[in-house]
Amino acid sequence: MNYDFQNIEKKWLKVWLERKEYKCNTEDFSKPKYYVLDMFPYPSGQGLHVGHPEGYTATDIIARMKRMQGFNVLHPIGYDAFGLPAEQYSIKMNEHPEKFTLRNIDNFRRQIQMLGFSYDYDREIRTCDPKYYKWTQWIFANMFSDNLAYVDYKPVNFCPELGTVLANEEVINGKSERGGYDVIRMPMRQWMLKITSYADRLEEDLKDLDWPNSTKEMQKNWIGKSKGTIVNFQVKGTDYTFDVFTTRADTLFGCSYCCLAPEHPLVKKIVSKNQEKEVNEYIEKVSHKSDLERTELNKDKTGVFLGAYAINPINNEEVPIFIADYVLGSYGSGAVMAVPAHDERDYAFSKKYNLPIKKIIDCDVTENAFTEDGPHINSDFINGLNIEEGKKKITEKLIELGKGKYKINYKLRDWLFSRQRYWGEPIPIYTYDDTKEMERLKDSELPLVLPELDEYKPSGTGESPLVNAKDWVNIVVNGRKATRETNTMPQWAGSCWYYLRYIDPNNDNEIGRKDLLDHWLPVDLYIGGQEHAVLHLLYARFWHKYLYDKGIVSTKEPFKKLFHQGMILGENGEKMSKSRGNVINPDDIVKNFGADSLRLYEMFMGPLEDSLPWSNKGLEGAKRFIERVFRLYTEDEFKKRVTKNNNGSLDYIYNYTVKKVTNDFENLQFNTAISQMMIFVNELYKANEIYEKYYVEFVKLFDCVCPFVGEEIWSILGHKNLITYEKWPTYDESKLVLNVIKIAVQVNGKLRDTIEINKDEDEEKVKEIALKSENVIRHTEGKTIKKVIYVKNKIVNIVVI
RNA sequence: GCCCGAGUGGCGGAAUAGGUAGACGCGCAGGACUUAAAAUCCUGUGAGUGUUGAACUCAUACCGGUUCGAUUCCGGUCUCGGGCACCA
Repeated sequence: MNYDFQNIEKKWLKVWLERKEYKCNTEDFSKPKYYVLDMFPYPSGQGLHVGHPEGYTATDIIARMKRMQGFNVLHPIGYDAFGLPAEQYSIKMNEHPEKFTLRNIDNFRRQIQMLGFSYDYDREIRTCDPKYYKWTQWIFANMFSDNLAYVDYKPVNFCPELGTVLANEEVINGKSERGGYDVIRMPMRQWMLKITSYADRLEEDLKDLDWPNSTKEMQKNWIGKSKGTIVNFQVKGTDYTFDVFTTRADTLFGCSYCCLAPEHPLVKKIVSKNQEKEVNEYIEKVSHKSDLERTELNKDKTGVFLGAYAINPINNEEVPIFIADYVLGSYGSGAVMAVPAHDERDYAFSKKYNLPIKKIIDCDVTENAFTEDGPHINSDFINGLNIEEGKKKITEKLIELGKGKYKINYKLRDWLFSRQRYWGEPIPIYTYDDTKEMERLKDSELPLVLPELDEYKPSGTGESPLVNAKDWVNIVVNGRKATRETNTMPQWAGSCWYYLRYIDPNNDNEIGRKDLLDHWLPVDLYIGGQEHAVLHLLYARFWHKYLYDKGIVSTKEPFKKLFHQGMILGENGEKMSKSRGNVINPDDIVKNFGADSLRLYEMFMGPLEDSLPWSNKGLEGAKRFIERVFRLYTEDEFKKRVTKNNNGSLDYIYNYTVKKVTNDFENLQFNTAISQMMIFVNELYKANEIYEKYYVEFVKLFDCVCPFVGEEIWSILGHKNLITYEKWPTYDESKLVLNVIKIAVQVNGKLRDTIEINKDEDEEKVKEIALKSENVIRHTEGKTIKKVIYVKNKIVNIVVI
């Protein structure tokens, strides 16, 4: 019998879908639950690429194993369906983005099913579905009520030529990606979400998560918590004061000037008549720069003296006040105390403008600032102390003087949550024309559905194309005229809470039934690309914590265990891309090799987290292994060797294989699990007798990776039931104990022989055997044996001189 | 520049509470089957020396250290990948 993968895969796919084989009954609390989730895809026009099935196969293997282990498994899939590419396509083709998107989703679904993933397809979610985004809007509306959503004016990339706002990715060197037109920075009305009020919890709760360290580290850096001191400086000869945030309060005696951000509100109030012109010119110059340009300028620090002086609260010294664009208006208090001797940036600025450099730690500052620790000098009451003690003493003194306090600062900024686009969730807010008062839609008014438009072209003003839907925008509420919000939500919105909706996807009355949410959350295993390490994963955690505060969910965190699959590179080791001509299409692979081969190959390539180059030869090897397994169950040569009695010859290898595969699957080490299955199959090929139980049980291990051929073999073995809910094989630890073991014998750390000993053999006996080895004698003859080291059941090392 | 991670055969990769480096697969070579080929099955395969089925030397990016023993631990250097961008 040949391995006819095309018919096998067609046959079982049909059976699985018709029977709804992988449907999850979420109401069944009798079994332990396991929720295994993939990051849902954006349904692009190109369809699935070979990177998608890597993560999906990994979760599918886990889902299949967990089902056999008796868990009630929730394994859903959906589509992150709002987004820019669909809108751009619509502008070009003048087709509704929904039509285009749904067509893509159909194609994705076909491809996903073709690969044999055991999703519960009845739970499919599409973020662009009004039944879904009703609840995205509902969460937003609640955040608005709870003062976590607010309006602010923030600069955006506006392209006058295209009449639209561009995302950062669409701007290349200050020009639009399409057309190469000028892009200007322009403040525009935006919705913001107050993620900063969750900064401390987002940072704090990271520590309990079973997540990759690098991802936790990235989130930590992004949140950027730092502990420091607020120091209050008075402007000389005025009542004005300003706060400075510093993490080095111990250096306060070394402060030789202060520096405000150009946009600091105090600047215009304290600038001297003489300096006014120069200062205004500088502010004007800086305000034209985008953040990026401002950063590029940084090699050379610039700034201007304000003509004003500040009084250092610790010693009443007068120091000049500057403005400089290296001080950011958006971090801390937008002002710094400059200590050139012990800060690189202040050092560079001081050198340029010839400002004094005052050491407060004995060190060499002729070339660079000194940022390390040491006993303080020139610092009055903290002389002799180190950094930590110095900070504490100074801050305490400032508190006593009423001139400072401890302060925790974060780099994290509030989340710019609106887009001037059509293809996104409408923001469920309107503004009364008369009072300009904003109001959220009532629950009963949700979903606020996107209106149909004649065309999807930009409005021309930078506002969303929705401004053109006059009937939709202009409404009357309680007899008062009002205007709907025309900004839409960013693509991140729908993905912030989708994992929760899978639990109760068709519930129109609430976001999810409480008992179901409580039972199924958190997600036990979440797999997806590392490109989402910060934004998606931070935003989702933020929303989850908000829902936790509202009592909607009962866990503090949404994703217990997280894993990132690596990238699959082209055969040349470069990133796959059309322009490089190294793209591998899963449709072709499935057609020519079968879904099982693709799955097996991608799991065997190497560690799941690594980025690995594609290899057609490797793929062929995977198919060869499947055929080798298939032959084992279909050719008489092997079938006639199967016995009801166990002669024990396969006991060790079978039990070891079950143990290793189970553990490796659990740890997402699929490459070594598959390697072990290959070793087991090689053994069966050599065996004269094959114990039937081992022969049958192995199919369950193999099935997780290659479910089509697994199901086929299961049915060939005469089973009436499908393999899905069979019992996972167990292993007998006692069969893993070997009585005779081989250990290494070294002389001076170099391997000279291997000897066979009984397990747990007496130490003296082992040494005796080792010393009798011919090759050992050759290397010890005429030398003095200094000592003999024996590590039980592992190694003997003879030290000679 | 700072933070994180990784460097092992011709290739993808195994093996780290320190204990026989190179499992498994790919590729390559040889053999069996065949009129022949493909497929399949079996065997060999880190580099080198050698009396070529003895034995030895070298080898886990590079240099040094700890140890009876280091791919594994420590210090330094280099390269690659990812992240951040003056965060006071």
